[in-house]
Amino acid sequence: MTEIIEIAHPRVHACGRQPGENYCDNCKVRSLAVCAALGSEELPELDNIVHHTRAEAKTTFIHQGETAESVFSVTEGVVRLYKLLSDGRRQIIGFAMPGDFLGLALHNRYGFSADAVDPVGLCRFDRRDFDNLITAKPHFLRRLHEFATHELVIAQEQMTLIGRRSAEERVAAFLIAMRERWARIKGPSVTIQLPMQRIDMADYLGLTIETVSRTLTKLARDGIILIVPEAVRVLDEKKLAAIARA
Amino acid sequence: MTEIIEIAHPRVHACGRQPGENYCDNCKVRSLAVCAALGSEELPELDNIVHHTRAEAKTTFIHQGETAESVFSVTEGVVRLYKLLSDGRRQIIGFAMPGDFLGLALHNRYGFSADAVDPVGLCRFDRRDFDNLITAKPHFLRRLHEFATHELVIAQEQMTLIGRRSAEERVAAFLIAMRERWARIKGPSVTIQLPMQRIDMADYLGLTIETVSRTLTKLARDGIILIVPEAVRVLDEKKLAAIARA
DNA sequence: CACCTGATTTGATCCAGAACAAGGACGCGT
DNA sequence: ACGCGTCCTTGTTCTGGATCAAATCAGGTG
Repeated sequence: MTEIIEIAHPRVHACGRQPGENYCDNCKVRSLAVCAALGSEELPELDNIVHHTRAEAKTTFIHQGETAESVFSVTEGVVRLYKLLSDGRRQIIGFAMPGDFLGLALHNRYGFSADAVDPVGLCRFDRRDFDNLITAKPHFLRRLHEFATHELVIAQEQMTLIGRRSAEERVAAFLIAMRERWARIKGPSVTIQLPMQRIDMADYLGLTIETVSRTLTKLARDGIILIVPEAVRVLDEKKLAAIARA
Repeated sequence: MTEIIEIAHPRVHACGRQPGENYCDNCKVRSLAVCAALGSEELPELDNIVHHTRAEAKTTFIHQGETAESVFSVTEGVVRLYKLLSDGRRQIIGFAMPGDFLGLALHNRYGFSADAVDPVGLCRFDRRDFDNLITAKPHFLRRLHEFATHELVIAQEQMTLIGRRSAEERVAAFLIAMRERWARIKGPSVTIQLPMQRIDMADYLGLTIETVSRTLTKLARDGIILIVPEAVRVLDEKKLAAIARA
């Protein structure tokens, strides 16, 4: 059922270094996200229980309702998290990008599904191991709690976006949010990468694919953005921010 | 600016007992919520830093954007939490009821406002004290983290409700959710107390007051509920659940 | 009681965005 | 190059819920 490809955790890294030492370039890239999220002091402990894995584009690696056996951290690529209604309606509850955790809720079952938008690199932790680590290292729990409450703040903002704002406001706010997220990962840029499809944006923003498309076209027509494949270029930062502003 | 009435924390309870001993009826009622949320073992520590307060109906005791100096726990009554847009549009992000915490996010500023729907009893904790307690008692942090992730799950469900479901589904789901919450607090009942106004339900569900009113009327016309002042009575549990079901 | 004020319901119209429909545009395999 | 499938855009129509407008109702209060 699971389409993810497990990569045996290298007890000794390809570069010859032991876990806990400075990482080789390849491993550093993979662990960067976790590192950034947790602070380097936890890395050695994490290193003992992490399993590096990948998920190819479009594969589902968390299934809503299934027993939550793993906690994930994204190191590369973009993941969409979503809830499905029985009749097929879908709500994307978030996009996870490098540095983000999935499955933080210490519940028995996953409350959402997750799949890879593009090829994704993941750190997988066994639930049990993760739980032990949390219990042993309160500092770690604290970080996790901060992360969870931040997620909560985001979720509350998204509620406001979906519940009370127009299609144009939603799209503009989404673009700006994506821009800021990429900026934290790879530095500022006027080009906003949008690896997900229109339908994903629609299901995230509580709109239809047609409305998303039309709204982007309108923003482009107004000279605010330029639509390019897999991305948009911001032409008029001020105007875009003005539309998105609460 | 703050309209809440601070009640000096009784070093010796009215009944003559010391803090940490079993509580007198009055105090027990007040502390019940915290107790239920955290487990009785933390009570003694909490007791040293808690300030019992009240907020009269309609008063605001958390202001979005202000420095977060307190953490609250509701012991009595209902609180609405909301975000305001600059043009006055409002999204209610949740209702807090006895046993619920407010201001968990360990952020500098409140991300929402909160006011009392009806007369509310609160336990207020100084941010600094609360923080110290968390640091000293990992078990306590763990409880809090569980609470926060549960909130996150609720928020994600609410996103789905607002983003992808019809007015009738939203109202039905709201009624069932309120029923379950009251059931945990005061036991099961076919009467669902709704102390908040129609406009609060509307702002919670991403609808207008008229749509909420019409939808309730329709449910009543269909013999599913009976509308009574400040509440609704459930007449056809099956049908209501069928509408609310995802 | 008569009056006022705020909440709720009900009615009539409107409109943003959904739904339906039809082309493009692009990539991929043959 | 051609056909095919997927995604995206654009055009048209439709509708659920918003908006505008009045009643109705429920508490106060003098």
